[in-house]
Amino acid sequence: MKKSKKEICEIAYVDRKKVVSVEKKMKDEPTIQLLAETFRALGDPTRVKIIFALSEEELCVCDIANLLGATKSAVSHQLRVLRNMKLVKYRKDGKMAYYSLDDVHIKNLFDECLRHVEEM
Amino acid sequence: MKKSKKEICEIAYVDRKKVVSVEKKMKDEPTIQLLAETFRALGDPTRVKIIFALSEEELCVCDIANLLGATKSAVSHQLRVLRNMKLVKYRKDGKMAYYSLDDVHIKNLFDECLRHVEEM
DNA sequence: AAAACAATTGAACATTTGTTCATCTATGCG
DNA sequence: CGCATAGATGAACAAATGTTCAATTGTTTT
Repeated sequence: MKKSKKEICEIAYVDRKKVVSVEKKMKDEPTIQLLAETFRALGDPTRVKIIFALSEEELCVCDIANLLGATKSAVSHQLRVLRNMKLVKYRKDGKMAYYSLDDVHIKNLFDECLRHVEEM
Repeated sequence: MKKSKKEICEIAYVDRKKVVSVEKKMKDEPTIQLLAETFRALGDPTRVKIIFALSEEELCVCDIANLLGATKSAVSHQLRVLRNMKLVKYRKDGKMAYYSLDDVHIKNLFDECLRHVEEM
């Protein structure tokens, strides 16, 4: 062991100051988990299509299913994932459920990702 | 079959005009796939931490591993996922590889998601 | 040249995920 | 009422995912 290198878990620090500095700023574990869960909720082609569709129109489960060529059951399952992460909201009208994006961040998030993808 | 309802795949359209309208605007399949893959790449706690860390400092694999308390192998695998989606880039300096965020969209994307999560 | 080290990679394994199928609730209509 | 429809949900199964372990590449140092 010598100089600024120090063994921990069999791995040596290369720049300990930078590591400690980032460590201090690191978000807490629950926030990290929520971020990961939110991104994961968006990380499926079916759900991406749903998000895009809802950014254009408020739609019922039935019409989303038609749009995607998927079953109502599959769509309902996916909507629950999106609902859990507060990415979409819905209003009930009789036996219908009309879904839309939960807030403006979702569209921004989606558009920013689209910009990144289009530059690839 | 009657009025505006039409049976396709055993599902009826509720508002055919809205569905057709969204259908026209829908992004093509490759774009949808890229969007989903990009979000999925961000959808893991370890990778979220890596992205956050790299938004603060340029770091080598070793220091990232220390920061996260993970093995270099695990980090290297995750970095490949992020690299594949052009979320991070790296420069080689001798036997070290220094990673950083690929472009400004990544930080924006991350911050926008953080704002959403903090409002939950 | 040999040893040490940063990083990458492939195989293997347990865990998670998305869809299908069947079932269930609740609302609307004849 | 009786039945069809919109939607939600649980179980089940195949497919994808993240980590560990072992081995490899390429660079630096002695």
